[in-house]
Amino acid sequence: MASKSTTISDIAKRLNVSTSTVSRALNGSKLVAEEVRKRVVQEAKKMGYAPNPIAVALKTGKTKTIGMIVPLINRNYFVEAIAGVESVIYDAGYDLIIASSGNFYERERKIVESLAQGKVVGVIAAVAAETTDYSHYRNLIDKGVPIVMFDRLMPLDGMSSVVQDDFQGAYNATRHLLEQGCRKIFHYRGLQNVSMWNAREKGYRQAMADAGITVQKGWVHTALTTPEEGERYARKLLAKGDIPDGILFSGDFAAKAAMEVFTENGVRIPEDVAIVGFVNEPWDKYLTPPLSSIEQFPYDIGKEAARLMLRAIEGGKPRKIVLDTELIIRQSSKKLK
Amino acid sequence: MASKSTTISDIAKRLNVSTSTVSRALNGSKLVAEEVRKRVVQEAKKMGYAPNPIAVALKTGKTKTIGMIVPLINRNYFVEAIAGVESVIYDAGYDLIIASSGNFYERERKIVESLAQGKVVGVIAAVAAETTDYSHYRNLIDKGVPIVMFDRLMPLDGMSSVVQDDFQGAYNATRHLLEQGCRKIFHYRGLQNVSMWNAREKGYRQAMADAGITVQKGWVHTALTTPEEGERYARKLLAKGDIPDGILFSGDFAAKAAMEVFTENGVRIPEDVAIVGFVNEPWDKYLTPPLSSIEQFPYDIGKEAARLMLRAIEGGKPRKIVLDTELIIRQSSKKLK
DNA sequence: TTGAAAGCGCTACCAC
DNA sequence: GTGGTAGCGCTTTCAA
Repeated sequence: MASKSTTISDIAKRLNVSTSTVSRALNGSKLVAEEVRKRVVQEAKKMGYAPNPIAVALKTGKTKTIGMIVPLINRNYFVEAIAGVESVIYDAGYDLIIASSGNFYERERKIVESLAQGKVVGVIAAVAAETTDYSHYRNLIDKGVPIVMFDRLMPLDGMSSVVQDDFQGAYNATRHLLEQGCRKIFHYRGLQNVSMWNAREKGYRQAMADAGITVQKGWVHTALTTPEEGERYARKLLAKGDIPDGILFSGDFAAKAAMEVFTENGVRIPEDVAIVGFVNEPWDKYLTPPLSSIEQFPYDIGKEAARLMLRAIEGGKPRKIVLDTELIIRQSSKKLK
Repeated sequence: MASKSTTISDIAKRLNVSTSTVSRALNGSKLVAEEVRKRVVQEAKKMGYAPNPIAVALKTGKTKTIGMIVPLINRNYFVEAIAGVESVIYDAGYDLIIASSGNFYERERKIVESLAQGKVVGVIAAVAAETTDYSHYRNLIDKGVPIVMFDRLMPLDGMSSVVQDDFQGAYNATRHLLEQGCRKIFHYRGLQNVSMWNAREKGYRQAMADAGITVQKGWVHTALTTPEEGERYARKLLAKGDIPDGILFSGDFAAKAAMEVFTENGVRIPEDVAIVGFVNEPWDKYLTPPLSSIEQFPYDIGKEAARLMLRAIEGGKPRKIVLDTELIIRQSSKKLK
């Protein structure tokens, strides 16, 4: 057990050269005789040498590890984003340390602090919903650790970001509802302090305004986008007898729960109320009726985030990317045949 | 940018003590005067000192990082397992490096080799479907890096493992089908060289045998558990006019696809053929009809795996854990009212 | 109870 | 082109 691995000095001894020479040879430095280089490389291979990344990291101050922080690990959106990041950085020889904040500020802070201790060369993150104080991220930047934000932005300079175009997504979805003949369209937005809810509400309002419809008081509802809150919302509308002819939900979990309540109570979807969700969860297509939603291409977002990270590690300037979303139209919003 | 962080020697200088003393004080060694300890700790806090994990790792040969290898990152089962692992090791102060093999042997080998270079103190893994040569894992063990397998086992000694009880799961599911009155029950098993398919087939056969039913040639079908293969399977049965009254699928993706084909072709579920899947994917309940399946509690599996890992890192003996599954009965298999 | 010093494995500077 | 050596930040003998 615990057999020691070969080091450059093992190789150096065998070949009667210095460790410097071995190091240079292995790193493709020009300052080694071709003949020596060959012998070193060959011997290294023979001895099964592999560089110790820890030692390299300590010496150079740079690891080959990137950190990624997501609010929730078991949400399709984040899983896809992780997969996207992985697909890019893996080829570049990096590892991925993943941590989830559970949407808690305190946990996020601890994670960032832990990563800040030289463990990673960069951090890709979607901020926790709870977070309003960004100094932990600020510290990272000050330490020279580049950050790439995705999904949720932070009001902080000096970092790259890649997000879906929430405004455009909500705008298109609302337009679609209008085209289906809906006039009284409600919007269910997220509660937490996250930039995207605002962008979506703006998109909704803009589309309504462009259609010459005034969004009245009470048309926009603010709550967590959980199934529980979605259910409660539907019950509330039912109780008030105030059913709109269209609703744009800022999340599919809430939309799904509301749909169930409506159906149970004889409110037909989409005939009575057309519904569009957000995120395009994998199960949307299996709902009854299948739920229209806005696809955000999280895998692509992850890939772009990773590319920006690689770029930042190379010393590139921060950059902001906004990706288009796509409205997936299914039964739940199709009033017109 | 890139402000240097405080080191123990910074603290040592300020306090006019040696780095040894600082190190001891910070690590709670008994060999420091209480008064000195206090001053050191206080100064460390004041200077915002945080130990450099890289340096510690190089010195001690131990990181505070655990590696986790999954075949696919965007499968609910593995995502839940990851979440389970994370929930345990995080509290113990460990980080998680995650890598996915894509079910490819070559990629898995590279990942393991990369992790083997001292980056992690242990590896939690579910083997790639393609893998039949386990020497890369063998190397890890030889290096003293403990391994905990989950989901899929390896014919290798010296490692811990935690798996669901596939035999019992398949047995119960088959019993359930029998109780619904099914007699001609087919089994669709996975193709790849993975232990669990065998266990499931055995469970199926045992239940059939216990019911005094002979599993005839052609009743067990072997294929990848993908939607495409599931669809092809259903079409094949349809073409032969050989529809059984029950099918136990070893995966929900194949089951779902087959169900769609059956429904399109007028074969009623569960009246004509009762169907049970495996894994209990999150969307099972939304299918038409909702799909019965076997829940494997991947989150718990992840937690157990993490506990075994922590145990192994402490030098504990390897241990094998088998967790019960639970049959979730939905419409797709309910012939009896 | 404390300090000096070695050394984990590697890179890079300086000298030859 | 090559070797010697310092040192990254830390832990841990060994002496005092």
